[in-house]
Amino acid sequence: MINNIYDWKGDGMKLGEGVEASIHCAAMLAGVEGDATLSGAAMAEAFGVSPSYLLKHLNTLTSAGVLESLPGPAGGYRLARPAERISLLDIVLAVEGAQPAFRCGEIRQRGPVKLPASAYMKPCGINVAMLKAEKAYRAALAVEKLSDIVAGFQNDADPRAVAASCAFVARHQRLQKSSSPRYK
Amino acid sequence: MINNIYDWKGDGMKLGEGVEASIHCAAMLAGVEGDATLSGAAMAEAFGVSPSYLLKHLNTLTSAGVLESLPGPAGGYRLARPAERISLLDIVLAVEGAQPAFRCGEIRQRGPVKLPASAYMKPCGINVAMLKAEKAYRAALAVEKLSDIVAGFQNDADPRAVAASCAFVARHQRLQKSSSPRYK
DNA sequence: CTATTGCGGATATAAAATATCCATGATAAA
DNA sequence: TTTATCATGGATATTTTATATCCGCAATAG
Repeated sequence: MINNIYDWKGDGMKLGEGVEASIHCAAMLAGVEGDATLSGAAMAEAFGVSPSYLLKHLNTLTSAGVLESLPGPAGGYRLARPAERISLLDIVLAVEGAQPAFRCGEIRQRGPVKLPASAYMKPCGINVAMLKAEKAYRAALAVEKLSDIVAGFQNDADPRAVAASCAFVARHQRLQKSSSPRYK
Repeated sequence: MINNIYDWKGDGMKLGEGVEASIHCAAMLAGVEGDATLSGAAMAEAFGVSPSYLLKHLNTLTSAGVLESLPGPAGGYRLARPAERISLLDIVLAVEGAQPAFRCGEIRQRGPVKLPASAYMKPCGINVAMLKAEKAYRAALAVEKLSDIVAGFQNDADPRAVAASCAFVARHQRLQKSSSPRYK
């Protein structure tokens, strides 16, 4: 028995949980002072997620050029560039991959009727329409900067939550002795 | 060694293959005459997909009110309303589910520091931003009507492919004896 | 009555996401 | 120099999801 439209199907197009953790980590890293870092373990504790798995995503973000990493006892992660120049799209693409959600399997030419390949030079219209929609999705993510997320948090969130977050960063951030190479 | 941005990660946010088959089926059903139907087996053959699995999606589309189904030897599927009033969003939501791709796990309050629930009344800004982007995605899918897909196919696709598709529909469609209830 | 079709449930298989572990190299501090 | 801490990368296990198949049932045209 179907009660409402949400019973039609369970889930479907889903974004991995790593995206949520990654964005939260990036937002938290936007709050460290100067060239300080936060360890992956600290951030995993802050959000109650699996440390070893979060490290994978942080590693991916580093390879993608969103984060910077430093080894050693004072090591950890920090933003690779100012929060104003990091968009949610940068993070989502890094963690989830750049491939579109809709992958055209060209099933239009998988039928029993065999037509020469020349009959399918024009792209599938369904694929075009789906990619167009995804382009709109990515455009919307591209305008959302990490700095906006942080500003919104500091302005709108409960003061207790803001204070707790700042305290956590202040307690766990690791200042660098010599000013290691950092953006700008 | 990373050669290009596509090596960052394999895949991520993915749309099931059922979506592609479902849209193709709906587009094909837009081509039947009057109140005729196409059997699920015929459409599975047309696109070279698993019949039993496709039936599941067609069934879901029927429950969602996108398609209509008739049992019996002359039975099968047909559109539940004109192609002008069926959008790609209708199909995607029916097949993939209406839940958003980004599900906020509220990991902001899963940390070691326990704040009262009252500190998290305001929605998570990250969740808001992600849902906003998905809203843009759905809006773009909502304006893409099935009739546009069909028209684009007939106008732009190779004449041989159009002819083959029409021939397939003409050969497999099942006309109804008495005009069964159908949208006007 | 018979053959065909959609429907629904149960179940199996394949693939992907999630999570853990360990060896390694780099680095700061003692 | 030694030690402890941290990121890195590979290998692997676990869990979840998507995909696929099968069977009994109800409906219906001939």
